[in-house]
Amino acid sequence: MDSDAGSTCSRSSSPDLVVDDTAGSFFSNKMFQKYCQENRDRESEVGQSRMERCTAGGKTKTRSELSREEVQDMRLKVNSRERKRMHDLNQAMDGLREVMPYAHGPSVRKLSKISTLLLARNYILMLSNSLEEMKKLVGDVYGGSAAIQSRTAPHPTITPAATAAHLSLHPLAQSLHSLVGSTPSTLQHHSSSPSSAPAPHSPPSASFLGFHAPVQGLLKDPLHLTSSYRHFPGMPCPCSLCQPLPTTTSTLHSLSMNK
DNA sequence: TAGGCCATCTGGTCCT
DNA sequence: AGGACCAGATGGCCTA
Repeated sequence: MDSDAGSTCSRSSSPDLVVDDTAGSFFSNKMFQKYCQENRDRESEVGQSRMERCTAGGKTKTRSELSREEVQDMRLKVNSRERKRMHDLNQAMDGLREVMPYAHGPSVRKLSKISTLLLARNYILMLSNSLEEMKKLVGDVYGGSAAIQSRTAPHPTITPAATAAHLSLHPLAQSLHSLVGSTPSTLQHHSSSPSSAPAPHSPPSASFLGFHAPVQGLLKDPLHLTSSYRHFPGMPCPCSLCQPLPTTTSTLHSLSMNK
């Protein structure tokens, strides 16, 4: 069962599991049934081999002293908590997916967890890079213009027209202009014909996520690669066609997610 | 059918 | 003591 089961998830796992978190119990779980069966089978030996102390019903007992019902009840509580914890984690993951520059929709398979994390990392690095470039650009525009005007006029003034003219000369400004000046519909670039659109269930290639994996079919067809990305007005596009990834992000293969 | 991805269970460890 | 966190195991679903 996914955190968004029944709504956006393209797949439903554990269909035989009905969770009732409020009651802290679940029913019809095959694994649980199996567990119960096994638990019954080796009830006696479990009590002998495991003498860990635990509590049930507010009274401290060794596990061997717990009744089968108490052990099951305890196990159910722990399982329920763990399930809730994982659901919360998945909710957070969904929240992250929502803000990622990636196509959303019922017909689009959602990013896997690992892809979401890698894409998020890439995206953050790219935004940081863009911010730095933007700062440089602003510095160039105002600093440069001020220097020029200070030589020609006692009271330098920067007109919008002059700024625009200066901006138009800057290579980065051109790409920025194309981004800011675009509408969401036009930003949905590469929204090519259905024939060139990717399969609705195609996840992003590992290459886009920063892996140095062998180039597969997706990379052979740029349209195929980029058409599934949502482009936001005023935001740099992370897709490989619009903007190459920062050099620091091109080595994601070395990314380690150590604790 | 193999492999990827996922949910769930479970026991261990750490923290409050 | 109880809960959170973690990682390993397991089994189901889906796709190439």
